[in-house]
Amino acid sequence: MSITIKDVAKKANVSIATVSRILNNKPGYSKKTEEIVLKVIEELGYHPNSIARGLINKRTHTIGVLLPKISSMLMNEIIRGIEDTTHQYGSSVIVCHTESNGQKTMQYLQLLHEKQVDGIIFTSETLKEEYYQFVKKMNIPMVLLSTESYTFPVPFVKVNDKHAAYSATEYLIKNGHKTIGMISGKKEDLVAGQPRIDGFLQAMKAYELPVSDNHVVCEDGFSFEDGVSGFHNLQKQLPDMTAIFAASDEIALGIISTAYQMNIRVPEQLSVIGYDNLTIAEMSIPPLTTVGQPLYEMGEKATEMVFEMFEKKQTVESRIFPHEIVERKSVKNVTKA
Amino acid sequence: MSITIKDVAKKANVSIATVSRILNNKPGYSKKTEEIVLKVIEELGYHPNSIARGLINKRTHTIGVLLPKISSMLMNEIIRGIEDTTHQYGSSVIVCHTESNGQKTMQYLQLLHEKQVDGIIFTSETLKEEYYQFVKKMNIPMVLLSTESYTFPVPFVKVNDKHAAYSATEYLIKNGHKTIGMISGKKEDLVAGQPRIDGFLQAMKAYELPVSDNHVVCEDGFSFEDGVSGFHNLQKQLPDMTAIFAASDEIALGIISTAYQMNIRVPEQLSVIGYDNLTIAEMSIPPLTTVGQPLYEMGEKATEMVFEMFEKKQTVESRIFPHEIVERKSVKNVTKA
DNA sequence: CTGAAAGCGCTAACAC
DNA sequence: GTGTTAGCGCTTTCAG
Repeated sequence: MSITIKDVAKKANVSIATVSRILNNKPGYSKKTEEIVLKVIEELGYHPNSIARGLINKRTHTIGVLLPKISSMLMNEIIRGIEDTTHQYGSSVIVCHTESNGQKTMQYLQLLHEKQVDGIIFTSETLKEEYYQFVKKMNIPMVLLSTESYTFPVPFVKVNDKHAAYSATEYLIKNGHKTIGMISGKKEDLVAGQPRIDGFLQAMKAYELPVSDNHVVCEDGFSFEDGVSGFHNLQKQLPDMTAIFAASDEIALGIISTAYQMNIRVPEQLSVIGYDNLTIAEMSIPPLTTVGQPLYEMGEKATEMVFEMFEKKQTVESRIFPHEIVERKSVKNVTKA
Repeated sequence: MSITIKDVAKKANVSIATVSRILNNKPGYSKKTEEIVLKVIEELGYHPNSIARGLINKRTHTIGVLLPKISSMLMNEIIRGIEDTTHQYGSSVIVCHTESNGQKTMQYLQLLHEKQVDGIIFTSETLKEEYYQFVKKMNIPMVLLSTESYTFPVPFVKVNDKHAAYSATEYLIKNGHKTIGMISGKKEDLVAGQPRIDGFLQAMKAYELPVSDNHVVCEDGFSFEDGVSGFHNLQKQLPDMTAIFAASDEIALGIISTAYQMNIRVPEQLSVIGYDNLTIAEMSIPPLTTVGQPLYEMGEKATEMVFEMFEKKQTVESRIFPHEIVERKSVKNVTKA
């Protein structure tokens, strides 16, 4: 069928071992034979078969990335960071979007095992016991990205969500707001749910501002629609608020869009701060002030960690990345000068 | 190291051939041995090694997808369609984003060859001769997605861009607009550039509306920023226009955002129609009327085509998908009743 | 029904 | 420096 190392060996009048050596830069051949072989390779258009290689080396130069919903715009930057870096390591990535479905996730894990991937990046979702045990048996490195596990010893890279939420709230407070509401996504979300609420609450208390259950409303998720319904709910509970902290940019856009329809002007009458710093944050009207995470870099680092663990056969430390407040136009300063 | 078919065979007191047969449902074993073997597999937690399989079968159950920029939100839906479908076929996808860089693309092609992928989906970019020749030598199926080639016989799936642009323009015209401008992306883009301009021009002529060079401005790309600068340019050339056809949703958002800053109200004073129907189209203010493509389905179909070609060892026909006008709120009807 | 053995394309001892 | 050979984990003849 396809042309193999044997064909090259034959045509170059050397053994396949020699060809292999030249291909892999292992010592044991003369400059002259190298030239000949290289020429033959060129002529024949030979390309090594990495499947055969993988079988021997126990290394496939492939990693698997599990994502909940690829549609979430958040994932774009993360994947880019992962893919670029993986490519620099001479490897490639198999993407698996699990839709946050346990069964599907296990299927993918199975697949990745059979494909003998060198490592796994597990993204933005809770690491269930079942998953952990499976990967542990696979005996390959795994790192958590934009999520973390409190029960299993798996290194992660993420931002400190509670801290970031604190900063966002504090930003609102420092801009003079006193009655501040929050629209959260799914409360049960161990990473993006409660921690962000806690950060919000803590900031309010630190600045001795009133908070009650009425100040935060939890929706089903972090989408535009959740922002729409969340805003309606929050308005009933906290009609005199002047600012809202949204647990995601999509929620923030839902708020802005709904406010617009209700003739509430942002930021003149209502300030909004988001979370994520998606591309759309700068395309909204007004451009959205939000909490930014270095997503690309985080993807990059997670990838590096996987490869490092693969090489060293041991775990590495987790990384907490810094967040930042990206100031745009959706928050008004209301301090009385 | 890991547990292999041999271990299973030994523990079950059968030959590896028998285990293999059971694993692959090939005739030649009794119900009884099957039971035993299955039980041993369970106990040992055995998983077949698809690398070894691929070496023999010349089939890796992996396809490669080449994308220009994964960041473009357009890609999300497409990838989802591809990945979901690929998974249903029991295969997985390796994503490669080429950044539209020829050298990088060749590198990836090389990689995909070495990894012995079963097929390739080439997305949203011009298929250069070099690429075509390489894949031809690889002798695996390839299909073009959201692009097409006029010079090489590669099946494609896309929308008719010229036709879609015609529809969009016609929609504006039927809503009573007469002075209509267009902001195009890179004119040289063989797929999303000139064809859309042609569609625009043709519609204007069909309805006997005036058009000149002043009516269309070409930017460097299809981004938000291109929309911003494009709008400024177009305004100078065609100050009395009442509607704009934008060659992408991002361009449309750039227009809307700039118009907002200039106190031009959309759609009251200026109507805008986009192209792509991205998620953000419904999150903008006002929600964007745009040309929709069934991206998910297109990804799905392209994938099916690759597998069909792989099975049948022959090419398949191309598919033109229907587009639609997604009516939202950014176009105003200005017909005098 | 079942096993022995060859071999997929390549690497890694081990000889010469 | 270079060739020979034994596998990597699996499928697939071919005997029995």
